[in-house]
Amino acid sequence: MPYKTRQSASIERLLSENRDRHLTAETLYRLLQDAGERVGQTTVYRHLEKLCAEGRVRKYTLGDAGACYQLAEDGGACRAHYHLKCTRCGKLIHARCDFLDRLSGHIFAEHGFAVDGSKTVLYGLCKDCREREEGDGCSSTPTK
Amino acid sequence: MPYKTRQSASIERLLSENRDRHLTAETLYRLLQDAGERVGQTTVYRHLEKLCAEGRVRKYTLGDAGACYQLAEDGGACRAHYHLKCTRCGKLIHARCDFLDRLSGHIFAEHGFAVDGSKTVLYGLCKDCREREEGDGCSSTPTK
DNA sequence: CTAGTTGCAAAGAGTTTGCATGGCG
DNA sequence: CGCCATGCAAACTCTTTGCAACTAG
Repeated sequence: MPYKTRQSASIERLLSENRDRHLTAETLYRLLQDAGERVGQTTVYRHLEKLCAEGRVRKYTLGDAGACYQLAEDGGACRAHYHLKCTRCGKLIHARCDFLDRLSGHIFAEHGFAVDGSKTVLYGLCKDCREREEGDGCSSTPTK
Repeated sequence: MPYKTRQSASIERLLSENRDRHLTAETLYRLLQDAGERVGQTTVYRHLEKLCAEGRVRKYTLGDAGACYQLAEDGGACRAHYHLKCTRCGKLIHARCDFLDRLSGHIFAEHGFAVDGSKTVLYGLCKDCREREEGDGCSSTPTK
């Protein structure tokens, strides 16, 4: 039976306060330090691992840096939308709209493939970076 | 101006011979050794990195183990559709249809984000693997 | 008191870098 | 011959593990 400790409470509190963000293990660790909570990073990793196993936290392993974690909404809020990650500035956008809502259903129905929104990230350039990229002669400029 | 070396030729040859598979850096390294090609793993990493930057190779960083690499189909062909990668069996599906065609345009128009189809992969379970997964009580079953 | 929890330090895995040597052009 | 490429080993980053001290129940 798991014990209720100061550390686990701190970690869950911070995860809860940042349920709208993706946190790396290190970021979470630093937030704890900044908040004056003394929690070792080993403990952070161990709790994240456990919470993932329980399904209460989702783990994103996108890109080259470390994995990101985020509290899983009960209703699967982050499953209901897509993540757009800018390959230039690293910004992560949570995109949500009807069109995207239907995307999973479409792929499932037409292609027999069950997209896992929690693992999927659409890469590209965000508006700001795209404007900066313009005129560099690179072929990545959309034809449209 | 890049030189043409025995090593780069070996690496590109193996990537080409395995264009239907996704290879980790280590697997590629071992394949080279097994083929009697003397190529250091540093060189493997450096070439993969360069090829990725050139867009000739696609890098998949899914999950906890090492990244996987795969030769990108020539030029714009793979930009015109989406890639569905099964997280279970590793199969890569090239999905193409009207709905997906409109996806990029939609995201561009509505979200100001220019998706790069050559870098984007939708992760999930293919039909075969999904049937195998069923009944494991996992919450990953799509609501729909 | 007992068993789960913590955290430092060390180990590990995957990847990158420093630097002297090698080889293409 | 000049410059890029190579490869060994060491450095690095992120994460996990060993183990003794700690603490909730």
